[in-house]
Amino acid sequence: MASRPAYQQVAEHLRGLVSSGERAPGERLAGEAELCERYGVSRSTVREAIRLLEAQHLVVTIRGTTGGTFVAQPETGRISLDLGASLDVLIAHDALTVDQILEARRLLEVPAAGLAAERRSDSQLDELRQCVADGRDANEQFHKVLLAASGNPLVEVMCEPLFGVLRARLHRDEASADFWAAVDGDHRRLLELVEAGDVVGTAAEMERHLTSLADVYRQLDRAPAK
Amino acid sequence: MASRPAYQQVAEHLRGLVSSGERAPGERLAGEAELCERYGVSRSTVREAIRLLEAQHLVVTIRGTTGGTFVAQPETGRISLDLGASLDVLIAHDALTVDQILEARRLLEVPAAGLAAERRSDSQLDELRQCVADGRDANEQFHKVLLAASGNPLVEVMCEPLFGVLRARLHRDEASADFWAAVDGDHRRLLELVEAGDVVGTAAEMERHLTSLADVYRQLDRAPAK
DNA sequence: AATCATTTGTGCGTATGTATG
DNA sequence: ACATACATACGCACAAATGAT
Repeated sequence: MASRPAYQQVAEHLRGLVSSGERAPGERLAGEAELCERYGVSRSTVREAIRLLEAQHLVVTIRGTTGGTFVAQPETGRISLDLGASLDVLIAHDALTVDQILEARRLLEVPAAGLAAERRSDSQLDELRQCVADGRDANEQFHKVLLAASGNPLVEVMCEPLFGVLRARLHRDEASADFWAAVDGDHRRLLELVEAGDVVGTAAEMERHLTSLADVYRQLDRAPAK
Repeated sequence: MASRPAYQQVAEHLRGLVSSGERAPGERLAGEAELCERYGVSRSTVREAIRLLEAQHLVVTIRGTTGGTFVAQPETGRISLDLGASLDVLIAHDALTVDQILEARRLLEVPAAGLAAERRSDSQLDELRQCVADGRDANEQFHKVLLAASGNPLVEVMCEPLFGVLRARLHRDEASADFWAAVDGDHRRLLELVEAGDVVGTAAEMERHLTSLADVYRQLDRAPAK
């Protein structure tokens, strides 16, 4: 019999309690000592099981007299970070190219921009105007606000790691002043289209914008394809 | 002084070695004993650090004389499973709706179908024909093959968890025979368009297909919106 | 076939951090 | 300010598994 280690079995059981929602976010799990008795294992085993859940951001542990292990609040930002870390590994092993990342970004962001044109709130419109006013340093933020305005958190969760990977991989500082002027112009046009609620026009303009970005990004790639 | 626990610091350092590719997949890390000396901590600390990486599928540990901790092979399927688990948590806490999942699927799969029409290999075409011939049980497989034919692994990685969530959440058995006949017809039409290499037509047909699917899926939702 | 060396798995004791009286 | 209670963090010893000799 090749049964899995006890710490994995304990983790599996605890994972069920947390991910099913049976234990609400913020709720405290039993202390390590009590979990030892409940599962009939030592504290080492219980602790290693908790570490497995901690790595998946299902629980957080705090030490001290009011401490313990608590069910983590589900946050989309953490999911993006995890996904980004996974993509980093794929990139490091050349299982993923910059072109494929840029393409996936285009697939998601073009229709998302269209949705944003019809769903954006007034405050989101203000945020977009602020990003355009702030210029270069807020260009990524412009795209993030537009994604948020799409009203679909999944799109945000899936795009954010793509931004992260591109940010880490590209030498954006080496881009020319002309490039940044073009980006600024594109963003201003996008803003006007979103203000007008032009769904088709916004998507088309985003398509153009990302296509021209991709051309430059390919040249800024730290490890260009041969 | 509010420094993080030692096991997190050790894990952070080891994570850098693995996710940067400095340690190749399949390579063995130093044994627990050696890691203790290197970081000046006890085995408990080292082991808990390893558990953090194990939960993120960065390493696998094997016991015995030839055992040890090895850098895991990067696999896209694993990333999809992790992402799916994260989405399950969001769904369990009503931070995500079925409509939003269906929308995200449409955003990704419509343009991906267009790409597949121009990039599919002959063997992928055969797989699609086989799926259509197999009928109802292969309908999800049809979509997966089409995504693979898009040539972008990111699109596959991001769509697969959506399928998983929908599969778990919907009562597909309750769908009518008419529904399945319509799905079959849609797939046959998609196959013809892909065979013809009609990029725009394939995307448009996929748009129609997913839109009609969404209407039925909303009614099959286990927990309908109020 | 049996013994052994090496590795991870498990149990338990102690140290340290944290809030409270 | 200090003592104290209780939580997790850490360290060490032994058991079990696995492949080699």
